[in-house]
Amino acid sequence: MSKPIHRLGDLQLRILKVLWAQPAATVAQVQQGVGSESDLAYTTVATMLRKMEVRGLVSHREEGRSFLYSAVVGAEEVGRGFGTHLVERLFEGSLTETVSHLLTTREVSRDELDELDRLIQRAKRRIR
Amino acid sequence: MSKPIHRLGDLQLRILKVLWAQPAATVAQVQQGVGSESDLAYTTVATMLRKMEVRGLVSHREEGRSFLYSAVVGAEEVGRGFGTHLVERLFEGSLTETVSHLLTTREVSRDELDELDRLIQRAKRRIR
DNA sequence: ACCTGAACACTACCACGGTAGTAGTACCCA
DNA sequence: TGGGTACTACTACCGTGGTAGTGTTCAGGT
Repeated sequence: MSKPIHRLGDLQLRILKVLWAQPAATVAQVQQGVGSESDLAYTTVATMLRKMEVRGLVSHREEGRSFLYSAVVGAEEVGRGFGTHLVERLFEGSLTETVSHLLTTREVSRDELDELDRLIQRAKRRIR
Repeated sequence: MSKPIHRLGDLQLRILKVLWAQPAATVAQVQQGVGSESDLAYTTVATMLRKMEVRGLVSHREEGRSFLYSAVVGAEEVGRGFGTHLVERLFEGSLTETVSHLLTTREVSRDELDELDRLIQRAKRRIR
């Protein structure tokens, strides 16, 4: 169990999401996947990937002249890091307070509420 | 409505929490409140407070020879920033996915589930 | 009147996220 | 074989969080 991943940059998160969606991707592919909203230079993405590899977030393997990058950390770990950080730091570990906060500061549709309801019931059943 | 507060440092968060707990606090008091886990130099806290004031997170007023710092941003705003960031970036805006994640990666007690249940029901009633 | 201690001010330094330019390299195509 | 092209490597720069030392000021006690 490595130390929790807390504090990931925005770009890093976006990159990881691209890599989670496919087993491996070239720099160009990552750039594509990431650059929908903001166009980034090819070298920017490449540099970020290299930095992330040093940090152990991704890894690469050579494929011809290109590098194929893959995510090393899973969405689980990153999510856990982020989520725990949110819950712990901001709401003193109170899950309900956190969710309450999420509920009240966002637009919530009835469908989402129904889905949440189902979620809770399922969790309840699982616990006993 | 100022721009959302996204990305606050750990220390900054801890400082804010101290300031939210009381209307105003001197540097020494903040240092006390913050330093339970890790002892920080007085000057470190003071510097951080000054930086945070520049950024508009806190403000100070003079009281004798001491500064009394107060939080400018509320827990609401910070929470919104953080929460939105979590939901948007990591879970593509899916609230249910986020909550699901929080549920599955943490120990959840029966009481918490009941409380969450109540929360959802209340929100449902509010919406229709 | 002097010394001490508390308080802020200024400065410095490191790490890292983010961004990108430039340089080197190797492949492929005409 | 020469030239464009695609790719990585290296370097640089800025902002900011985090940490703290040094400098300065000023009030209070003796």
